[in-house]
Amino acid sequence: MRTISWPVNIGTAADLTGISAKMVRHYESLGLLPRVTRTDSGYRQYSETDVHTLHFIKRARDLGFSMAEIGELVALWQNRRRASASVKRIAQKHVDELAARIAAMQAMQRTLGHLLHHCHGDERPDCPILDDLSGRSAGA
Amino acid sequence: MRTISWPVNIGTAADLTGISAKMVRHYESLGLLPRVTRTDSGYRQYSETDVHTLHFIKRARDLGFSMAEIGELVALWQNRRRASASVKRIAQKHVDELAARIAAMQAMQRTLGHLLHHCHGDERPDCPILDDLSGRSAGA
DNA sequence: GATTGACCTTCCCACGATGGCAAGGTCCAG
DNA sequence: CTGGACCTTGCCATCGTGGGAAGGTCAATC
Repeated sequence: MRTISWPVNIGTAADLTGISAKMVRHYESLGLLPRVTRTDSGYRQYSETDVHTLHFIKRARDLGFSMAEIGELVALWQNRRRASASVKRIAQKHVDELAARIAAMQAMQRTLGHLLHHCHGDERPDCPILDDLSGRSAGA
Repeated sequence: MRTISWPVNIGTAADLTGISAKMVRHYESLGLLPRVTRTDSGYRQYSETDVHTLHFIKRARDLGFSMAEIGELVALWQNRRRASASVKRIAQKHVDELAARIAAMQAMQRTLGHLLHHCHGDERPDCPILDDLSGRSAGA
């Protein structure tokens, strides 16, 4: 727990948030970070508030939100007049998309599970997996 | 059930397989299709065998295999000396990756589900979703 | 004061799978 | 012979991330 002298350079901001410096710059170019002050020589300077915003972005990425969604979420976060309904709508849409993608992947998983179960997995060439892909009996 | 005169142009092959012509060319550039004969004027000509291979690729894509994996699967499919163990290994690895991705997405889904449950979703600004992203109490 | 190494800057390229568009050639039916 | 549908190649975009080059800055050590 060492004291940090603010503001910090991009490398420190990256280390503090677990985001690569590369991505920090990228997020800035996308407009997710409100402002970035610079030193005379052009180095970016991150305040505690900036690092807090980066933490917010990191957490939202970890929850699977897209960059566009995170842009909206950051804007709402910083808007004291926001309606929680706006936030909820974004999150609900994301959860719905997650559910759809999970369902699609589970369907693949089920089919592949059946096929794997029936494949000997030995030295012989016979293979129900290839048979399925080849078109004989579209798998369960 | 109309009779088709073989070989066919890329558009017909695309229609027959549900793959876009663009992707058919792309798969060829990746080496997934063994050979492609051409007319004197340069048009690609697809035999029934070629279309069968495209069907195989389509089915494998639908099951979520990567292009690289599909390349291996096609090669095994066309190799009568293959060991089914080779096929099974590829499929098992893919299922494992699917399982990992599904688990990760389900974790997001659970966290977001909790947060959504606690968000009023009305005109007021208070929002446990933003609170979580903001760093207060890392979500369940 | 100078050198050195760690850090910063911008810019371009790559992935994986797909789509779009543009400029040009081909083929067939009317 | 003309028009429209088809084909060709090539480049650019997506989305989020990483790699690397070429160059500028800073602080510490000699």
